[in-house]
Amino acid sequence: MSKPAARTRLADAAFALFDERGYEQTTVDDIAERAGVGRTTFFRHYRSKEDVIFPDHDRMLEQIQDRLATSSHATALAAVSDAVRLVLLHYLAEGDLARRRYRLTSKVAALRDREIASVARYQRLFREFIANWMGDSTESASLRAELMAAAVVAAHNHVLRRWLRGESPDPVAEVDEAMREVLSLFPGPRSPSETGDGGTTVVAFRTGQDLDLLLPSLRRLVEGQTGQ
Amino acid sequence: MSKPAARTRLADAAFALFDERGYEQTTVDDIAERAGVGRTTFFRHYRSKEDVIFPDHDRMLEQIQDRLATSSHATALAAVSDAVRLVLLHYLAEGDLARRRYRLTSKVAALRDREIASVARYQRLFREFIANWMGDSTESASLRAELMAAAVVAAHNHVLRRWLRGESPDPVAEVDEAMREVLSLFPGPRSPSETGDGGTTVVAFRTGQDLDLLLPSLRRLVEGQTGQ
DNA sequence: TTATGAACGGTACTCAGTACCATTCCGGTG
DNA sequence: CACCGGAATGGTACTGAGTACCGTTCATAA
Repeated sequence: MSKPAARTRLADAAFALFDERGYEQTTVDDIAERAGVGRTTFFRHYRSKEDVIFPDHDRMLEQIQDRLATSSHATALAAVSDAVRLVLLHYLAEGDLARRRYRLTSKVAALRDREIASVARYQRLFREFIANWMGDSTESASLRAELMAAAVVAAHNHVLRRWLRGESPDPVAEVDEAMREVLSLFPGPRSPSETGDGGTTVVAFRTGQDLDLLLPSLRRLVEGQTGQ
Repeated sequence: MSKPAARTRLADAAFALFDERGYEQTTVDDIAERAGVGRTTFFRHYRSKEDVIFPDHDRMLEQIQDRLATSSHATALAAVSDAVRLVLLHYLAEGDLARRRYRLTSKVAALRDREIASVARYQRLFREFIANWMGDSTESASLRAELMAAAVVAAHNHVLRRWLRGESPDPVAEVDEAMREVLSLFPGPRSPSETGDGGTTVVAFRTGQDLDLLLPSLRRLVEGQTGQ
């Protein structure tokens, strides 16, 4: 008699039943029964019915936290981009499982909300990391941290969803490209080595944009992100 | 005997009990009892226990949808910024109620998740509106829509949270400023009226930034948002 | 007055999640 | 081998949210 750890059997049974009858139409009793274990055992392995579908978000969050804590990047945004890359890789490693979960979350509002809440925790982590990194506790720096975290997470979600829908043959390349896009939105401060005469660039262009709209961007380009 | 619509009494009773004993320690029976109505009546007025705290997110969402549908703005981002301003005003109109809710959501994970899920619905609405507006269904346009929606929502949340914590004396001015910041992140396309010779501007500046990082921004500035 | 429909209250049910207790299984120790 | 101790398991019973259904009350209009 093989005993694939009960935990595995529970997850298999759960996904199978969710596919057959739908999430709400499946009770925990059903899952336990099909897995051939008692109801109590189910709740020993998974804190809740939803947890069968999102088993390792907690572990992932810690992993990301560690990665950020030990990261050595030139900018906060680079560190966070690197960390969010880890999240994507985790999903990719799950392969088909991630896609089955996606199909479920697309249909069941409760699961979608749960997923969103998890992502929000990443975003919060990023925001705090960036704000902390910048040191600067002014209101505008804080807003900037918020915008950066939101952008990184949005870019990640964008690529992830594309992959989950089977629209992205190479999500890793896409996420890297998307992160470049994000980085380009937030011109960083000039590093000390760049403040010499060597780093000078002159650009001339023409635009119909309102000057008021353009000013903040230009100010940051010239003064660095602590400006304003 | 005054009968303030029962619904109001239920909400009052709920908030009072949540403050006294905490959210989880309060049952729906408790709320109904204090409001002087039956348990059934509670669920007639509010779909769930959480709903007492977030009574009109649904209505708000529709209101925003209407606003977007009938909006006449030069750019999608301007329309969305205007719409999200409505959300902020709604919170401000709630006054102290919004602050009590914030205190609750700060403590109770389930409520925080619920709030986050609501905000995500706004973001989704914005993303679809922007993507639709742009027409352009390329991958990079889609990513851009995602980033814009995320930025607008993040900026709104930032100002809202500041106000909820009592850190913002003039949130309306702050949200306008924050939206300008967001707009400045995403240089828009030049409108037809601006393509004439009259709108020409020449800017020269010096930067230590890597050229690769700068290029996408510049390209968009020159070619408009459909570029890439 | 009666008719009608909306709001209400009560009962009974399902199901998620918790608490507790008894049992079994398994490896180590005497 | 007999015994022990812990870990995994299963069962029972409970709380509380949410649903379904039914009978009653109450206001208003005819």
